[in-house]
Amino acid sequence: MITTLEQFLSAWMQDAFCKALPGVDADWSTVAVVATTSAEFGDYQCNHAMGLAKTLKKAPRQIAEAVISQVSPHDAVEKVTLAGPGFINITIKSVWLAGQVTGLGLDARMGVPQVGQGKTVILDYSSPNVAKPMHIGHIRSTVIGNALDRMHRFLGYRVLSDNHLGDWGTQFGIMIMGYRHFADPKILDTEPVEELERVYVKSYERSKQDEAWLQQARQELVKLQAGDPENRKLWQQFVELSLSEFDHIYKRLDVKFDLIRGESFYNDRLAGVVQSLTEKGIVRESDGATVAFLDDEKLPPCIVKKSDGGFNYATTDLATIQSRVEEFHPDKIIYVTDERQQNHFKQVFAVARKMGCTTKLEHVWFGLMRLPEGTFSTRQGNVIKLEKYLDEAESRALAVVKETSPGMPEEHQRNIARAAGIGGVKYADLSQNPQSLVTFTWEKALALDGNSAPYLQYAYARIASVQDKYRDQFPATKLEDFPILLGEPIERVLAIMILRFPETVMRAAESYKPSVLADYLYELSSAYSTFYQNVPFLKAPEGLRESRVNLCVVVARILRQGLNLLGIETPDRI
RNA sequence: GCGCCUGUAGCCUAAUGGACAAGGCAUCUGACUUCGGAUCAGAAGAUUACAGGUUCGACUCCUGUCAGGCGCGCCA
Repeated sequence: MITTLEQFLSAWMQDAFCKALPGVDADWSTVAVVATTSAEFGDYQCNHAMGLAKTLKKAPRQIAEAVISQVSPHDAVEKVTLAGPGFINITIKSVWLAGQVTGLGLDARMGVPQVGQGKTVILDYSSPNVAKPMHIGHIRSTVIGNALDRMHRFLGYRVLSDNHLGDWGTQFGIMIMGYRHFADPKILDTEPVEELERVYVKSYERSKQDEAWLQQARQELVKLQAGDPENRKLWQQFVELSLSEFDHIYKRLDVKFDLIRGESFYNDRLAGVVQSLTEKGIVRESDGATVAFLDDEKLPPCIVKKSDGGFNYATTDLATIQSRVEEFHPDKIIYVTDERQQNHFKQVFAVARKMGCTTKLEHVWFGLMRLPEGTFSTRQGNVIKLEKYLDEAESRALAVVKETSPGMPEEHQRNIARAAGIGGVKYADLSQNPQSLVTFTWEKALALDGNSAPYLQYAYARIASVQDKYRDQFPATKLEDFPILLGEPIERVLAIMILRFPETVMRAAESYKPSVLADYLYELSSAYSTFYQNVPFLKAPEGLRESRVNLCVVVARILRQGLNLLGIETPDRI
């Protein structure tokens, strides 16, 4: 079993606590180390002694001292010191560190353990509505969900990514009416989803003024849901048109789903779910509707069957859980949606648990995106289409490429612009806490300098270039024959950061925060840039030269793997 | 009215209850005729919305206030 440096040091400290405080009844597994905030305090610190002071009625420094006296010697540890009110600071031996970095560089997984072996996770993300173009609001669920998807896979989980399309709502009655009366076949050919949205909006407005129109739309919906062949065919067409357009965007974003099952997929189960809820006494009638009242009084009651006999969103989600559990036996189902659905999922999860569902259900929500002047709304016409957003990102990146690499063939320029532009868009969403409210500005979303995707890609490309130059200049030397030496302070900083990769990936996945990984990769690139700019390597004497190039190679591998986990490309030239 | 979330330099963002709050943008200084300047070295910029409380220690936890966002039984 591979353990991370942090896990290893924590276990090592637990042992010392146990020995230093015999007879104390405590759960030593909570003893942990964390990376220090500053190099002057060593590499890792343990703060546990201070927390114990009160219960043990001893001075924290005294406890820490006792612990330090009980640590068992280890090759990895240079020294353990007491500082401040009771911090235990640990400094790692550089020789050991160098060996670990070499080993990690040779490991295909870069030290990341497969903690998810044998476990199945279903990731429900993106989930756009059929017959509406994807807009800028869809990017967060797609990008965050996909990063969680990639990280879980890398950690050894069996992941099933599922795009739970909104393909079965009440909007289809209005949709069908709009299509029949307003659709322009020519536009439908070139811009199908745009056209579908246009006729939907037109039909929707008509329905608000024209009672007969609305009645007719309801009729069409009933016919559709009863399996009327003609309406069914129309619906099928809407779904196919939308899917092919979504596909185009998913290709640009390099997002793939294992399953694309819309709400319609679970249609046959809805009545059964309500029946089973009724039999179990979880629901009762209220104002003509069938409703589950939940134990948590702060949660509104959950309607599973409307007074008109129809089912709704909650019913579908319950049926979806049921179906997924039966078919895939997941250990966990993770939903990635915006913050507005928090209550909805709390309700659904509560009802599912009452039904006996033991699968872990997680709702990962993120803050809404808005404009400086207010929210996006179709009515105000300020919605930014996703396609346009990606185009803009690529064209801004292309302008930078043309300026920095004017001699490069056009095709290469475009490839780099795509990697930097799309990478920049993803990084903008992944590098910050997903739960914060985001105010959209082009300038912010498409920044290409400072803490941005191109900064990380640039660091990677420079290493690729160093490797090429090294091979040209020293074609006969075998890099593998040379050990990594850690002489300069910045080399040591890099080495420690490299060893933190495994624990960072695990923390990012466990907390559902890709930003943890993005932050780490930025810090690694930043440390690398300092190294690159201030320490010679190709010009260094033999031995030192190989050591430094080897260090570069390990950094490059981590950047490549780490950015891949975020869904960001790493071109060799940028 | 009730519930959930957010509030950190001019702007954008970090910080599993730990050491002097960390970066980026913008501003100002510098970087060898250089292993790639989408970079690096440095300067300046903070009463962490406000008031209490818990703690050896609070941006972080609790209470209250203010400001903003979102949600509150048949939309998804």
